[in-house]
Amino acid sequence: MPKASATSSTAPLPNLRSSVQVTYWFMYDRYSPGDFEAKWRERWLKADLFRTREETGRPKFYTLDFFPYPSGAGLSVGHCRNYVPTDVLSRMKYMQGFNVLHPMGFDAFGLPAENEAIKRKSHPAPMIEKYAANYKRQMDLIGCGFDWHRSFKSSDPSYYKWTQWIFGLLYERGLAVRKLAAVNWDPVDKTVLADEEVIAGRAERSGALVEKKWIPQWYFRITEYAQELIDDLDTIDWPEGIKAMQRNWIGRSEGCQFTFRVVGTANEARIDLDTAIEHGEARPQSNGLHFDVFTTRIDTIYGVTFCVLAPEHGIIEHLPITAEDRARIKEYQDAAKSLSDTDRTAENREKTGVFTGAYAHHPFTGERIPIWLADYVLATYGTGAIMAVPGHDQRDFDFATKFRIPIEPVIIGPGGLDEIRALRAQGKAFEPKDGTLINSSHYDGLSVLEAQEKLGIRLESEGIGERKIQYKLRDWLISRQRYWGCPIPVIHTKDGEEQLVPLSQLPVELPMVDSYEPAGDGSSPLAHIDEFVNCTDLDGSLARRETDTMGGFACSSWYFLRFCDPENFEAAFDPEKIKYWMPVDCYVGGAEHAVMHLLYARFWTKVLYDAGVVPVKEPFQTLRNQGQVLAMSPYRKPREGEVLGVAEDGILVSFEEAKLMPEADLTWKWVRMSKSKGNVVTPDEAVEQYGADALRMYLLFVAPFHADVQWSNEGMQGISRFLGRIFKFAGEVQPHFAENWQDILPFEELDDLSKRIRRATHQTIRNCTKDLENFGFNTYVSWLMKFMNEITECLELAKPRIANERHLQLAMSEALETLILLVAPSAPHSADQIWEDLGKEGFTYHAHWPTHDDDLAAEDSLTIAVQVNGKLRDTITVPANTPKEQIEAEAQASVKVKIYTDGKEVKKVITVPGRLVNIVVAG
RNA sequence: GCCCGGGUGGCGAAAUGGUAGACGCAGAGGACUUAAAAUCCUUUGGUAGUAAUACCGUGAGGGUUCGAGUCCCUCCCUGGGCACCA
Repeated sequence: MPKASATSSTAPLPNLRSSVQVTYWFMYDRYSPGDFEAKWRERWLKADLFRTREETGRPKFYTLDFFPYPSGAGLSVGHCRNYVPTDVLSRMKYMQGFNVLHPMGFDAFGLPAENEAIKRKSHPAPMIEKYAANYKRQMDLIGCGFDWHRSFKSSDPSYYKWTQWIFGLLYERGLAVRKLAAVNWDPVDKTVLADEEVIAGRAERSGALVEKKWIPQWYFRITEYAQELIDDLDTIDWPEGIKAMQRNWIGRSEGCQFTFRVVGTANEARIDLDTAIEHGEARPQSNGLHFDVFTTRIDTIYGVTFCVLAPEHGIIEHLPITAEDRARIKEYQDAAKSLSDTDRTAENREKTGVFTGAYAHHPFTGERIPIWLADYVLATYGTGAIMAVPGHDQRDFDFATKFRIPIEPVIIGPGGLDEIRALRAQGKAFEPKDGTLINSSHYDGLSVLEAQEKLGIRLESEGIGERKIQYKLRDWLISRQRYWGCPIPVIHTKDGEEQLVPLSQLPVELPMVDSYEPAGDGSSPLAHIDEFVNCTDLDGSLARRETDTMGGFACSSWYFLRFCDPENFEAAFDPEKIKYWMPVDCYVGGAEHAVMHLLYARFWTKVLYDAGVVPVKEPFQTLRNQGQVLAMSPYRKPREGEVLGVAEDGILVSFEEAKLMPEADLTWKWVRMSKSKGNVVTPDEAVEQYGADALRMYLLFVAPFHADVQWSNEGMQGISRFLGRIFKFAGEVQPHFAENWQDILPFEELDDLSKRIRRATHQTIRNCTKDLENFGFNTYVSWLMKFMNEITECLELAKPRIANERHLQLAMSEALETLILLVAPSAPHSADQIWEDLGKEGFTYHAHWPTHDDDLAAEDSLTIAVQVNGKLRDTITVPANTPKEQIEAEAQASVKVKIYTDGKEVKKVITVPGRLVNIVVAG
């Protein structure tokens, strides 16, 4: 760390009014943040600078960062790319006169902490405590102004008491229910695994083949809110990409659901329904078995040549089929059972399936349609059964091709049947969004849309089915068979009834234990702990406590509400405080939470709104996503016998392993920083070398906010140099600094240089403010740099006269003070240091954000581009208020322009005010 | 396969349909210094030219326009997300 030649803390205060000295008392010979940054952080802490204020007369501004999970690897520069911009924005908003709420807490529950605790045989709570404390230290180190009075961890009983209360609220509204679900089961460890712990169908730890096990699980019925969750996206200011992802995730589709009746055995006679109806006959009876299908393409119903049931479909065991068929089916079902969802849904996988031996009755043609089983149809989506139209659906096409099932085209496009044949030769189905129906009885010739309309009506009028809206969205599985989570506040009475634990008995606290060994039957480690499990029900009878805990997404679905009133022991929050602070004005985090967290938080807010507990339907008015910070990680080629996962082309190795391997065997890839990748760069080192302010500004400047960054420390040097120049500039202006420049600067009497200084000042205020408000952090920094370049040049020009010329002193004082305040949000330590060195009282945080004057910012001359036929040929400079006609005349008079226009007919002249003149000539 | 982003100098990038490359990094040359560091100044898209200047240039190809990095169509490459979702 370079040493400063002098520092303000040791130098005596000069007499500001009389000092015109050659050596500047607070000028460093190089930028030396180590000498003052820590001092300012202590002062901010002592002054309780960032405590949230709720003063009347100031509008509110609520800035929020995604709730971080405190990892043992520490805060990475990737996190900083989230927190620094929001800190900058919060600081500016405060200076602009807002009451700012900018809190920080920790999403402490979760799998990594529990697994680490098991490995180390120590409780996760103190471990998380330590990690969170380190995060806080690092956030303080980079100068983030969080209000730590409002901080909490989701694992604090005082917090999760209310998470449990909200669970109860959902339960009472019928939105928390228990139903059977398949979980990943490790038969060796006898434990339930998270998806993340299953690698290519095997348990990450034990290596055992993962099985499916059906156990009762708690769900939140988010599907009840599917439509609202789509509709209200229109009311919020989020990136369109994120909105689109949510819409797709919820996946509304309009279509028809209708019934296929199962028609006995292969010998049963064909019945033509169309004929039957024409003769006024009732629909023929079947054996009473039926199943429903959903389709968005009812227009293709005449192209149905088979049906497919998911292997788990409930009707299968009742099908009227032979024992032989049943044996084949059983075999296929078993095979499907052993497959993980990943395997079953793998790309380009060859279709598998088995014919059941049973047939369904086509509701319109009366034809017998063979019923197949195939695992590409999932029991969990829709009705678990489909009508297959191999002519117009690629998956059905692949299946039909493999099993030699007829493929019938029922829609043609402009290319007619030839187009379809050509595609078929390439193994492709014709999947048109629009077209004309053929082979479809009296619907032939209709367009897709017309047919959908008519066929939908027909289904309904004949009582076969209905038009229906279907969503892809599934209910939210909340149960975890894990220790380190928020306990679900339910007890099971000896009669098998569920009872909600009343508020008076909340929180249901996690017991402190030493062992988290799995229970062996798929239930949580909590099931081992008698004093937790044994309890009494509301009548005082012996009962058993629910031992599942909630997944972490529950805890992060309402923390933004708690921040509004974190110390409330009587309630989750005071509605008045929520009314004041909500919604969050600016929510910032990575795009990786586009769907899950952001959808769940919206869902809880809507439920709380419907319960009359919060006054907003949407929690986050504005959302912005910062780009990822990438770092290098080493990958090696797979060894013999090793299988790579889908879309992987190498195997991650640790940095230690990589050192021992020849470079040729390694591939270095830019990947997201994470503990598991071992490539986390913490801010500590950068702060040590360049200081917190330089790191902050570099993070803002390095790339546009939303863009990914490949991390390197190069470039921080440039920011460090820039901050040094500000100090130097301030040191040179300081002897001429006029505290009262605002009152007495005579605008009209300015000379050209003073005008130039003031113009640059006011343009910079305008540009910086606008860019900060629009998340243009990188251009905000470049405006500051440009301003610095301009006023440094002005200062050089002013040097011979500034000691004697008042207007120059005043203009330069305004420029300096403005510079400090504009820099303050991003480089607060440096700004406060210079502020103090100038003899100013207090902190820049308490100063007012500068506002600009349009008249002062206006240029008095303009550079106009002159084009001939759209090609730049000259530029001319004219006074700002030159009339259009005169600009055009001057443009045409230009010698350079005449070369291209002489002797040619001017067809028209296009003038863009303040920008350019384009002369269009013939030939 | 589907969905959402990106492709601009050696590098990070800027640019309400209006002078492409602002601002910075890195490089080159210079000043200061015994020297180095630091700092400051000059310079840097490509090609041709001593120069003025000309031509070419924003992944490729078309289109709209007086004018396209920006809008439209087709394609290529690339990052991220996903539940083969009917």
